[in-house]
Amino acid sequence: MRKSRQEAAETRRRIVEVAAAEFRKNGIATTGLAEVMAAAGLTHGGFYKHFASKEELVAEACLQALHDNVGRITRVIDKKKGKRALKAAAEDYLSTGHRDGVGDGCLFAALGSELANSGDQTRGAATAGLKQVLALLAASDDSGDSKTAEANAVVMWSTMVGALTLSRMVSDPALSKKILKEAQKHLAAP
Amino acid sequence: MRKSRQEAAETRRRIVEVAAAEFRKNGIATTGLAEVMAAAGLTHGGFYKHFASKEELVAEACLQALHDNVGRITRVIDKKKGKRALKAAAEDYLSTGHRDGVGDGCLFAALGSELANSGDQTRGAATAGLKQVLALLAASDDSGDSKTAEANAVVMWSTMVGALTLSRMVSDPALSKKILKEAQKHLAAP
DNA sequence: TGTACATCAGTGAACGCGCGTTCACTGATGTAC
DNA sequence: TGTACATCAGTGAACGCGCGTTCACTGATGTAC
Repeated sequence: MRKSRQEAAETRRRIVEVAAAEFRKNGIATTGLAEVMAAAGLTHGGFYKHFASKEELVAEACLQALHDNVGRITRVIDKKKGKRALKAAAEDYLSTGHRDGVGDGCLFAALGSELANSGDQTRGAATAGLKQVLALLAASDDSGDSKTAEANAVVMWSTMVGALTLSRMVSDPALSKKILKEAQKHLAAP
Repeated sequence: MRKSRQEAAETRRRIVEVAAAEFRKNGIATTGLAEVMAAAGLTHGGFYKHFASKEELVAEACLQALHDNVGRITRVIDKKKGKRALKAAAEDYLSTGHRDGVGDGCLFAALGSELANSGDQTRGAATAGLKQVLALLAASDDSGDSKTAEANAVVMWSTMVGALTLSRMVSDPALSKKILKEAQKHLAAP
């Protein structure tokens, strides 16, 4: 039954990847380890050959999600320059595709309230990830000095996270779409 | 052991009130019924004399929380007029007091991600509550026509919910405060 | 108004269930000679 | 290079525990006469 070291490492990587998606889709507390392991094509018993506890997996999965989030923003931003890059980032973030793709979407919007009650390691990872995102957005803002660029980034990101969270919460499809659209319009304006 | 109808109604009301606070503080999935009942000064066995299921309590507790949220905003707004009322609402919402008082604070910020995965009744209540809040904010916006007032309300509320959520998630106190302050400044500007 | 009976809010023990975690076991992989 | 042994990734059963829910019971309240 033993797998080679390379296979084991690949298994571990797959568990983290699958967990990052499942946690975002269903919430951390409501996602069982057996569910994660099954989604990775394994039985639950082997979990502790890779992780010391569920909490350790949570922290790693969040780190992974944040890494992917930063990657996505970077990719979108790098295609344009200055304000147009920020507009593109907002349009991608506030798309219906992102709203409906929680599993590989923004960690903050998917687990915002749950992260606030998480352990130190997870919250630390979230904080570091947020700083990265803010730095990315501020770097693309060439309209003023770096202090105001930072301030603008904080406000812009708050608006984006809030709008996406609300658009997912609401059961009225028209209102959901309106939230995304109005936030998009607002962030596209000077 | 039997209590009078009046006492029983009061007990039920207290359970909903306590649940509304506990759910916001600890999350819905992570809060047990025994915990809620104990906080209401009761044993868990009597729960089903008042509610058919946990889900029913969740829906009622959210309704209660939303009612209180709308009340708080109304109270703050009614002291001022127009843009100054909106500024006051944002200042109250984005205060450190609100950030640290999750238990009787905004339901959307406290349970945003969990509400998105909740049952129809709860999501319906959240949607109705959101519409009330947006109507309140739009009614205080006398700077343009009602269409743009509505649009402004959506964006303003998204920024507020996002900023509060992020400020609670972050483990760096300076960043947490900065998020609130920058969002406040932004919403106070024309 | 007083009495007899039905009701039912609240208690505390118990239920089945799924959770995170542990463990004995398997057998292919890695290591030592 | 080949052989013997140690390692350990993955399995599947089992653990204790807390959860939502049910239930028999109590005794004060409500109702009917």
